Amino acid sequence: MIFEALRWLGLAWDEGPDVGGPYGPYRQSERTEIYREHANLLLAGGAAYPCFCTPDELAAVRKQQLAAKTPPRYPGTCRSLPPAASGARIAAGEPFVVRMKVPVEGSTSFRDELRGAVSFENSKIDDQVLVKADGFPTYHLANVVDDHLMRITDVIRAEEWISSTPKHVLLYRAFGWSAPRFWHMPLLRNLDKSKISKRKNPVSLVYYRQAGFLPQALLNFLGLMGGGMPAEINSATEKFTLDDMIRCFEVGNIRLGGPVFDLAKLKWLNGEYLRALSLDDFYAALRQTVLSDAYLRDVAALIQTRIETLGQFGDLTHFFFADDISPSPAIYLPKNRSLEETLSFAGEQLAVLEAAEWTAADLDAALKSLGASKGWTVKENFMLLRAILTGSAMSPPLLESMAVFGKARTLDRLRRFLETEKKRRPEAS
RNA sequence: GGCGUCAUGGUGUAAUUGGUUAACACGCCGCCCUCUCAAGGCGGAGAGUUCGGGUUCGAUCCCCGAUGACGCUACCA
Repeated sequence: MIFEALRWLGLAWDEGPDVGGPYGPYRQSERTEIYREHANLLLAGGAAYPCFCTPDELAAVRKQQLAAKTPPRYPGTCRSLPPAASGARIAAGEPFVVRMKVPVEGSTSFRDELRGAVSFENSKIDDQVLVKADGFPTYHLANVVDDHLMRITDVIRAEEWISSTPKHVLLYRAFGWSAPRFWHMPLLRNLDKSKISKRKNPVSLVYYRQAGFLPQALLNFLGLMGGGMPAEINSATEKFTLDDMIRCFEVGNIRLGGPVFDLAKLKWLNGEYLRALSLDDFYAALRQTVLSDAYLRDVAALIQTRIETLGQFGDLTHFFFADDISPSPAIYLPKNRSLEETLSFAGEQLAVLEAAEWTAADLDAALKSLGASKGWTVKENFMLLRAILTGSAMSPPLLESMAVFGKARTLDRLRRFLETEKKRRPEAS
């Protein structure tokens, strides 16, 4: 799915699980043996140690530390277990994780290519788990091993990784490898400046494609947000293509402040691209997305049994083609339910749907079990969701409609509904 | 709480690596066009650059401190 989304944007890559390459396998699950060997190397060299503490024990310790207002840290219980003792426990089949043995003294520093030297005191770095009890590596081990073996020269990732980088540097050192260059990019933000999240913004590329954004518009917008384009393009015309980005991108032009993801501006930009299309191209774009044969056929299948004239098609299906529904309480509020409990229940529907497998059967099971546990009848439950999603009490079968409409857009519609109602009644949130 | 990063209108960015009435775009408001709504054209409100100290003839820009925001603080990534 992620590959498909990136391809849609017009982005390609030289190596990967799908295209192959000289440094495979590229799938983490196919590299467990490699990670295990490297973990053993660390264990043998004394840079890591087996830890037998159970998750429960650790949770208890953490709770205490938090209560005492001390930083939550691994207490070091297994750090200096004699090799013979831990060897015996492993032999006895006791489950264990592998932790890295971070030096107690000194500090670890690295150069972030965008900000310069960054330094952390070793005493502030926790003994990170490298291999989980199930034998799978954590990101920390996997990324270092993979990047070295795959000859990665530059690690470009989000700012949230800065705090973990010293651990990675320490790992490179323990292996005797030289570390790559690190570039930490600023984080995209929600309107409230927090790290961008799906609760507050549609973040999946699939959503943007289904909602009818053009890939070149989205790419342009992301380029604007990410920075790196020269000022005369970035802030003067503000419009550029992938080719322009390849040609003009300059790391020196990257701004370090975390930009707010401004959906309104994306929409404007997308409109600009849409209007610039020839009518033929515009029509083609419609037919490829919101009016594709496949989509239209799926929608048609849902209303065939309840239609009398073809002219009613639009009346019966408008919600499949609308961007915003936002029904009023008069439509969505069940009899004998308060606004507050209804909105709260809708919020739980959202949570359940987020986790659901997107098939009618799974949706059915998930929604019904939620309704049962909260004392909502199936009718109330489904009618509420129907109102939110279709803006009406009458619609084609709910679950099938949701399946056709798609997960990304359904969730977005629900989130926007909650957002709108919350704003309307701030005290009910 | 600890550690780290960042800081120009509501949002995204500019401002010849110290000298501008602090610019542009989105958004917002108004006017024009027009059967409506958009688009388009024109205009407007909105920041004195988070705050306080320096350095300097002069700081958005350099230095120090404070504050704020964000991130990390998992057998997540």
